[in-house]
Amino acid sequence: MSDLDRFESKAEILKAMAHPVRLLILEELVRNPRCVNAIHEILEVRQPNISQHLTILRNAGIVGSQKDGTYRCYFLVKPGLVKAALGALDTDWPETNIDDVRNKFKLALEKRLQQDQSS
Amino acid sequence: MSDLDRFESKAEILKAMAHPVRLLILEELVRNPRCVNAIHEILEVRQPNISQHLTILRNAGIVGSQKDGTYRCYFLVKPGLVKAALGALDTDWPETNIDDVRNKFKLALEKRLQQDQSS
DNA sequence: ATTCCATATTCGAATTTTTGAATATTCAAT
DNA sequence: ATTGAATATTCAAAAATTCGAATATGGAAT
Repeated sequence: MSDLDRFESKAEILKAMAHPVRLLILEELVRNPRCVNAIHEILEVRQPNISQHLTILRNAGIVGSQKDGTYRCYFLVKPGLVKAALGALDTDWPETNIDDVRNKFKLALEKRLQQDQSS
Repeated sequence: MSDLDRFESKAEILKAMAHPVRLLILEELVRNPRCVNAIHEILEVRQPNISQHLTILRNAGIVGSQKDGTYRCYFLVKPGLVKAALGALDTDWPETNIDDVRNKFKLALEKRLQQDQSS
């Protein structure tokens, strides 16, 4: 079997990003560090809930924070990662043409049959 | 308030990818289209469960499938999207230096205070 | 000291996700 | 028509997520 473990931490990162509120927070943090209040204003979501989402992002290592008086500012730990992910989601990717893969299907199936025989 | 709706579908895509088994499936499909059995062999996960995960990926529009006899081959609908996402997760991104953002924090906070006064 | 403001935590209920077990479907071959 | 192989679906239980409500913390200002 292959190593599922290798994907555990990656899945954690994706899971942490996979929420509309958190995506909006991340999009905001791509532009600038923000304190909770600033996020609160643009988000029509209650403050405790925003803190909860920020905690999820922090636990996943996606954001960090820094205190300044009574404010706490959040920032992206790896801006490149978040930009790449948001960019990928924003891109209008070309779709696979089913006819193009039909041949690959055939090859893949034939290879499987050969392997079955030899084992 | 900003449009959370804009992120609903993006969150759905990320959520569908955010599972170790499904990430492993996707990594496999990046290389080649695969039928369920081939995935099953490399995955130490029961076949019905694999079908369930494939259904989740299909419902999210991430994979498509094509029948060939009793086999069903799965493929990536938008290979670029999956490659970009997996690539982003594999990349060793540089981390933000906290000192570099401190100044931005100050500016962001000051801007907030000005806005508060003017409103 | 007290009050206020920004933020965090806790708790609980509702919802969703995950996965095994059992079963169903579908096609091919005999 | 029956059987067998590949895949899908259904159901239920356990686990995890989500979010509101209430409350707590911590620093600033009075």
